[in-house]
Formats: sequence, structure tokens, C-alpha cells
Amino acid sequence: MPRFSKEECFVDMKRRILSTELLPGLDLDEATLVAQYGLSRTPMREVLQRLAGAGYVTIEANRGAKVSSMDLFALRTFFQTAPMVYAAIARLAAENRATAQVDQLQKTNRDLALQVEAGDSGAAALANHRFHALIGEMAQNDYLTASLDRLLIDHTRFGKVFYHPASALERERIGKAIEQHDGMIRAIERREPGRAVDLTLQHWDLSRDRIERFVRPDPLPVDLVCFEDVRHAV
Amino acid sequence: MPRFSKEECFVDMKRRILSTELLPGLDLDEATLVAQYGLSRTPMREVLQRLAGAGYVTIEANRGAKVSSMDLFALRTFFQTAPMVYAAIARLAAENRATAQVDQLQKTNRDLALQVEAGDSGAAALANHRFHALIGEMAQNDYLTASLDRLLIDHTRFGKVFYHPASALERERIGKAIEQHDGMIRAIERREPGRAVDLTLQHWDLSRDRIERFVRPDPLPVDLVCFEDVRHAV
DNA sequence: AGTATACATAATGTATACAAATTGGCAGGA
DNA sequence: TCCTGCCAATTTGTATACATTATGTATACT
Repeated sequence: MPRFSKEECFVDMKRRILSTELLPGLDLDEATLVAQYGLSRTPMREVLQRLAGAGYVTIEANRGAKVSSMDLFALRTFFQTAPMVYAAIARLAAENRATAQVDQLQKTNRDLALQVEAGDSGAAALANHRFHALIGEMAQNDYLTASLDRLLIDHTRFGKVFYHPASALERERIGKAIEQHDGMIRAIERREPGRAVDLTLQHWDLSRDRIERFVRPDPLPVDLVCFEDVRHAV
Repeated sequence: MPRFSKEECFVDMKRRILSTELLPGLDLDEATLVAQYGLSRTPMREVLQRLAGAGYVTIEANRGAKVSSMDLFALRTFFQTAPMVYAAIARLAAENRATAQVDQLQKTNRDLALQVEAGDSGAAALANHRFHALIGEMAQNDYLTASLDRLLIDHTRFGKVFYHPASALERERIGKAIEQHDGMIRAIERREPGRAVDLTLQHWDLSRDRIERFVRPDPLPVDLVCFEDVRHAV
């Protein structure tokens, strides 16, 4: 049985939630998690409480923890809020970034490209998450980061299929996203807030298109033969 | 010894932090709190972790909890961020408010006026906090509420002296703030987002003036006699 | 005198036993 | 058949003993 430290457990739980290995709304049973991570209940409950504080899970009194749900209303709120927060964060990042942080950002984007090439969509989604979280750190604004972090949880979960290139068109979109990241890095490195905001909004448009296409996919082909079959079945 | 429930303890800790009865940066000793609230360590630690998740305290591993500090950098970030978030929240509140929430808001503003009249600046500051938190609830946007709640913690702490009428001028400002609240309530009730935003930004200007005057008060009178005294002392 | 190290003290972190609450199922009655 | 109330089983919440980590102090050594 693997023995995780409390911090490792916290990080791993975040990973599992972001990758939707733990689906939104899933009931998190203490006994199960304790067995999985080799912690006793006290530190495990502590991890769950920290996850709740960060918006990954929700805790109800006497009813345990669930993975935070993502309903239609959350989706709407997400689309409504993300552009403003992302743009504000990008502006601040371009104004306040430290040099070491730019290096980290470049490293993360290279890692993202590698994971996409390797076909590991889970690792790619996490690298993308980390990319945007790093921009959040650069902004050095704890108030806004609170919003950004919550947006990123759902962004990563909504867009989990983004980095899984199902078609040539998808592959092209992914390449474009990574290029946009490079542009954003340059704007931030050169301290050009206006340009960072523009590129961020463009990047967001691409992201939104992809999420919308995931939520509302092309309808199945309307084939009259199928309807005939259904009629027989009834 | 009083016996608080976990929830009561949580609420009371928030109150003490918002009122700066517990000063920013103060070390929170588990043993002391356990004695004060009549809880055992496990639920007390849980309360501290929830407070940390909401931004009231910060926890360092093996080093316990401290009341979240407010340094010069936080002040700057606060002024930078508050208008955007407050305005966005006001717009959403005007669009999404439920009728029952408007009633609560009116009730809270009346309570605020009462507390000001009674001269209880602590209770007044908490009523003001509640007023703005209620507008946050109306907005129905969990992403932005995360930012707003953190802003309000520091807003209430920065402006804690606002509702303490030291002079006629201060009293006039308080009256104006409460009137502005009434205007905001009307705009929200009538679902006028644009007007709600305008009034919120005006309200913010008043609030900012007051906080700035608190942080950078009028300098002490320069009296040459004093300098003479100092010279003798040296 | 100043510094370093070892030990004592006091804090936080973890494990676990026990208490309280919720859930599901079953029996009895309308 | 459906509803209701009660009991058992499971799950969460609490208290507390024990382990580990930090901190302060005294003493020895340079």
C-alpha cells in the first residue's frame, strides 16, 4: 500500500479532480481515501478541508465531501466571468512578472508541447493548467488569484478533451494554442500589458470555441433508417 | 467556560478578525483558542483550516495559524482591484437578485444606520460587511465571489474606523454612505445594472477617500516649540 | 566574549477509540 | 400497495493520547 505525505495527497487529489478521474459530484468516502493514500483520518480530513477551501470539493456537515459539481449554470457563469479575470490577470502579469517566472512559463509551455506530442492528454491538460496558474502567480494579486484559481479548475475540467487530438483540425487548434502561449510569454517578458491582454482574449476565444464544441457537439447524422428501427422497437 | 459549537466558533473568529480585535499577523495558538471556545483541538483546527480557505488566516506547516497580515503591498493591490470587482458584482446583482434578497439588503442597511446611531462602530462595520457580502450573494457568481469575499475582509479591516464618527465631517460621510447604499438597493431592485455600477463606483470613491485618510492622516501640527524641546532632550 | 551544540520545553501533527448522526431496510399498520 | 416508525449498519464528528517538529536556554568550547 503506497504511503503518501499529506502534501502529496493534496496534490494528487487536485490532479485527479482536474483530470476528471474523479467526476464532478462524486461522493468522496473518507475510509476509501484513507486506504488509498495510507494516511489516517485526521490528516485526510484536513486535505479535504483544504480542497474545499480552494474550491475543488464541497463539504456538507455530517454528509462528507463531494467533488465540486459542474452544472449548466456554472458553465454560463464561467463564460461570463473568465474573459474579464483572465484579461486583468494578464495585464498584471505583464506589469509585475519576475524574470525567473518567465523561465518557468517557457519551460511549462515546452512541457505542454511535449505532452501533446506524446499523446498524453491528461498530462497536457495539467501542464496547460499550470501555465495559466503561473501567469496568475506573476500577477501578484491575491484577490484576483482567488477567482482565477476557481476558474481554472473548471476550465481544465470543461476543456479536458482539448489536448486530445481527435482530428487534423483539433491538432491544428492545439498547435495554435501553444503558439498563442508563446506570444503571451513574449508580451509578458517585454512588459507589454496591452498586448498581453489582446493575446489573452484571442486565446480565450479559441478556448471557448473548443469548450462550446465539446458541450454542444455536432449532432449525430440524421438517418431515416435509424428512426425506422426505433419505431419497430417501440 | 462558554461552550461554542464549531459553526459559532467559525462565525465568532471571523467577527474578531474583521473587527481587528485579532490584529493582522497575530499568532493564533491552538491551546488558547481551545480554552476560549470550549472545543477540543480537532474541531478547532478544522475551524482554522476553514478560516484559512476563506482568507482570514494563513497556516504554515508545523508553525500554526496567523491572522492574515495587511502590508503596504496588500493595500496597493486592494485599491487596484476593488473597483473592477465591486462594479462587476453590482452589475450581476442587479441582473440576478431575488426579491427576498432585496428585503435582507434593506434590513441590513437599516441595521447599519441603527448601529451607527448607537455609536457601536464594531457592529456597524460588520453590518456594512454584511451589506456588501449580500450583494455578492445576489450576483450568483461563485468565481467572482471568491475575490469579493477576500476584498471585503481587508475592506472591513482597513475601514474599521469609518463608522466611528470622530467629527461632524465624518458623521456627514457616514450618512452619505448609507444614502448611497439606499440608492444601490433601488438600482438593484429595479434591475438597473448600469445605475448599480455607477452608484457602486461613487460609493467606492467615498470609501477610498476614507481609507486613504486613515492610512495617511493629516500630519501633526508643526510647532517650533516642540522642536526646541526635542533639541534640549538630545 | 561569541558561537555552537545538546538538551528541555512547548508547540503542532497523527493515530485511534469513542460518540453522534445519517442511511437503508424491515416490519407493522392503514 | 404505500406509508410510517424503528432498528441496525455505516459514516461522519470529537476527544485525547502519543509522535514529531520547532524553539529557547544553558553549557562547553573556541
